[in-house]
Amino acid sequence: MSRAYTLSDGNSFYCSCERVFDARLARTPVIVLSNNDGCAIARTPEAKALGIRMGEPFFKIRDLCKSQGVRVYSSNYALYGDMPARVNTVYRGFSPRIEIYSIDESFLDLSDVREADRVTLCRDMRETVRAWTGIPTCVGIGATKTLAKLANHVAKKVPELGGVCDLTDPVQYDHWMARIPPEDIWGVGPPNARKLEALGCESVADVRDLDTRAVRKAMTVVGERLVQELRGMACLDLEEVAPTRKGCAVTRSFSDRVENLATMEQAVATHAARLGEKLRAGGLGTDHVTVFFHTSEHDRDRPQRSVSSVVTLPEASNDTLVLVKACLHGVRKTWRDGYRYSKAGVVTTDLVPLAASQRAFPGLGQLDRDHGAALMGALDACNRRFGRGSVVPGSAGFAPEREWSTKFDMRSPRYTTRVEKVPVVMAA
DNA sequence: TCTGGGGTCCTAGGACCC
DNA sequence: TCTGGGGTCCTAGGACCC
Repeated sequence: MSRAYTLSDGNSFYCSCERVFDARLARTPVIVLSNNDGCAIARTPEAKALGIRMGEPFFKIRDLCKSQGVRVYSSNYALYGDMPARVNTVYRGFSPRIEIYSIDESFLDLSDVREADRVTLCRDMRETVRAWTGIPTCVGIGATKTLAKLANHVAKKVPELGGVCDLTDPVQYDHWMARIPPEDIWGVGPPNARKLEALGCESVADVRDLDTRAVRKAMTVVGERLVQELRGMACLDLEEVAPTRKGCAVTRSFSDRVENLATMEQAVATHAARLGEKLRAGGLGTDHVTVFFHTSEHDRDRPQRSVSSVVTLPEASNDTLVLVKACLHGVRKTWRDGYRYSKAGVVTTDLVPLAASQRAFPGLGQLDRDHGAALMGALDACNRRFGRGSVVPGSAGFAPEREWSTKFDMRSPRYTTRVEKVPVVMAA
């Protein structure tokens, strides 16, 4: 039996999450904005039809949205983080071999399903997800992950297919490979699209038929792998176990420019605290953290400044108090007055499992991990129960009144994670 | 006069993804 | 006025070592 992968994803996923809890949004154009209400990052077909592009800055389309009745939402990560778990639970019922690829996309291995039954199974899966979670999806089937991705792309673009496209069917494969442009291939961005064009490719079929040495020369091993995948030779495995993450970052733009040190300290301390939470959730630690902040290139005629500073810890840690102290040191060391800063963040790389990490010598910077872990456990438990930020360190950087913010002016309720926000349904 | 070669590690930058 | 955030992988080139 031949190998087969599927890729399922949620249509206009964030918008669909909003629609699940507000029936008035059906058939209405809806968009969801990025952090700080900056850009459109999810659009329903109705919004796309109005010409709203992916990543378009909101201030450029504000008037259009108003005149066309587009419903606009800030990102509601509590909601968007909760819905995929429900969707994946449904997928697992159809195949135990699953790779959760992104917040709204999962690969399944359907190699054990008879070829003739695959499309039927995928239609059933779509309908079940729709019925149980309210999220509309599309499914692509292919002999490799790259082909499954391509099939998913076709399923989304061609409504007549009913949301499922099967590129393991030779007729479908030949038909679509000749009609899809190279830039729609997973892994081909604008620079590589130009290279493929220069190599004479007008369709995915042309890319598939390239000489592997030529494509390797132009696009390195990445390109060669891609060509093999298009030919049906799998180079990418299903990653059922998510690899441990290698880096972690918390960065935010400010709703208003920041011009004084105390405010910057508040923002960076908050980011550092969040970084600690994320590291603890994975049992990971770091022995160095980078703090950065910079002005905005959109502030023309203003002096520009961009700094980043690496602060080394005596040993790996994920203790919020340790991280905050280190990050504040980084800020103070590099701060300069006279600039209007637009963004700040804390970044770590080279994460290690904390339990197995090298200790410092006692007295030479060794941290009290037991005490710290107990304190952080209590902190995390409080914040899980009462909401993020309910309990913060009393240290520098945490003032009673926040002097900086990120914009979320149009956020919907936390329907799925706050009892008081659960929708009430009346039946007569 | 003749002026090595091969390996590792690290970093910055590019490209891509959602 | 207003332009996101968080990841991964690959390569080239320099530093360093024996």
